Amino acid sequence: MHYTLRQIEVFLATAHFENVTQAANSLAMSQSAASSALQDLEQRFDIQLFDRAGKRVQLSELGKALRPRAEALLAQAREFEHSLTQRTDVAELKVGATLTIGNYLAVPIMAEFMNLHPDARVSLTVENTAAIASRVRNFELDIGLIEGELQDPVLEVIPWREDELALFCAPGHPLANQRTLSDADLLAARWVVREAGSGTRQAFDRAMHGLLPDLDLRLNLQHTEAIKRAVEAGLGIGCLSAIALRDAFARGSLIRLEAPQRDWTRKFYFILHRQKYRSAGIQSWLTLCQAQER
Amino acid sequence: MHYTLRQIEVFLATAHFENVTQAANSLAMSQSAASSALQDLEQRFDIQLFDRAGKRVQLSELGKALRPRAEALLAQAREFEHSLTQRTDVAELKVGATLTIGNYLAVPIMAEFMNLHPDARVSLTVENTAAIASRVRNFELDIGLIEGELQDPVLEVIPWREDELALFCAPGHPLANQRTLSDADLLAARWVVREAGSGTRQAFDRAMHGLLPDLDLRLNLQHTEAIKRAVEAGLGIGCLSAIALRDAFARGSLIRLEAPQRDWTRKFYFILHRQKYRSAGIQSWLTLCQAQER
DNA sequence: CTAAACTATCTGTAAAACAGATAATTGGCA
DNA sequence: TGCCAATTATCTGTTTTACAGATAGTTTAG
Repeated sequence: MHYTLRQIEVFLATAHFENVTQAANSLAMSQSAASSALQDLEQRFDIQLFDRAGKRVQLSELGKALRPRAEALLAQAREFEHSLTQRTDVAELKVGATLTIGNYLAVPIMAEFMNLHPDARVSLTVENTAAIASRVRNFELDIGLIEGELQDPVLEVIPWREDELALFCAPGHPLANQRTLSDADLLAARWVVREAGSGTRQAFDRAMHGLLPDLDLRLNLQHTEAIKRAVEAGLGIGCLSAIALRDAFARGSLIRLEAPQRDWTRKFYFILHRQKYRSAGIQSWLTLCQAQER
Repeated sequence: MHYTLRQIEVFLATAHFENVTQAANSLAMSQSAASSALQDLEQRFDIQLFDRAGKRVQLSELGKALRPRAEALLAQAREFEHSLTQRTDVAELKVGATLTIGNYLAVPIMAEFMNLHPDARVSLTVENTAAIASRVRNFELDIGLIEGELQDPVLEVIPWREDELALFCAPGHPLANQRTLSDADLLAARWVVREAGSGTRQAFDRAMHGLLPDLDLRLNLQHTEAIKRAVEAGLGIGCLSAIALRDAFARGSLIRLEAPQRDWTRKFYFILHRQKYRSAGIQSWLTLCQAQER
């Protein structure tokens, strides 16, 4: 390798301040050192990162083009340093999950896992599918549990379990006695649904294919509990994962509706980094979840 | 930064060979230098990357856990060095496209672009959506033209133009006179389609939602031309982007079929790296494509 | 026109990277 | 079992690099 991470630091700091002195200061080094570090980098590759006019130092076109790549590189280098510094506890497991999975499926599995490994430390991050995929890709998470489909050459996507969306309304709702809904009913109803971009909403959109532009999506909410309460309050009919509704159905606080002409199934997936080392903790988690599935 | 890319090189080479001497050789340095580089790295962070037993050097658990991250880092560092070395020509534009787009839409735009910028060098890579997204993410491509939807926090996804899938058969096919197909016809037909994983197939699957498990997908082919020829030969009915079939329909070598009860539209998208510097070439390409759209 | 701010360069020093030699350990093989 | 070849860590000296401090030359602001 013909350059140093330090040189990249100097390059980026200088690009940021457009001022070598300040850049040097921010890196706790002398101005002369920063200056020569820059020049060294430029000479080595025979490139010009900055346009110099007297005391002004300004990013050149090439510098501008290179900067984002350098930022990305340095970010990864910092990440790596972090993982060097921080004792990467063998018994630490970082799990990421989407909202629905995190609230209704991940927690019991985590409980069981911690039962099995009493001294393991487990963390759960709840974010949307894209963010979780990105974190797994950057080694920030060990395992991701997601709803949406995903294609990424770096990620291994393992089908985990089937899920089913359920339609529901309040007990006092006109449709509560009817139970089975036609497409016409779906179009006539007022809806309370998850926000666009969420996995549940994606699945809803797919199930509603063809009707979508004409649906009366009255309320978009980010949380399942909020949707349940809105539906309970009679604001409309809702659509959520069946597992999020089991208790409410059993209790009778919400009434399940059917629309068998449409496909309400979807899949949940694990995602793992293909290259990442599968620690004992990761292995154990996977087998645990496979067992759960049955 | 408290470590060097060189140290990472030594770490990875040693991990690869499990032998310091060979690692040193492969990096054109002395064994002693490699040995102390390793020790330096280990001491700096007070970690143990290798288990040493006499003359044996073996990756420790921690080393195993760190290795993939280090590989990723070094790969990115090499990429960066490459972009430093290679005069990143301002007038160079690297475009990636999926098969359908690459063959039927990208080439005329590229032609127009090169007309506008006679001394620009343009390259076109044809790959599937996931691979193109990955390359854009790694700054290997300036622009990606893709079919499938995509969510990625690092990528900007810009809707580009609508596309439409078309059903078609050979002139002599029994359905050729009927023209309009019911769902029952779709189920009864033998199909020649693109392979699973391709954007066209994804769109096909979505359009066929509900019927999918019962369809007679007789032939899966990777290339549009192959599908056209297979359908011409009477092997079944096909489904491809309408733009890929325009000539064949005009010529009468293939007959278009309708199934208006299903939604055959889909969208094409640009993808760009959010952080990447938008060179004049990239800007120009984008405005060109926006113009094309009208 | 001057002062302040800034950069590049020169010089010397401390630190680091490296090669070569050497000693110690070990695994393989006779 | 005993010896040799292989391999690693360490020691030593040298070269290279990184850096600070000082300085000269520019430039901008006032």
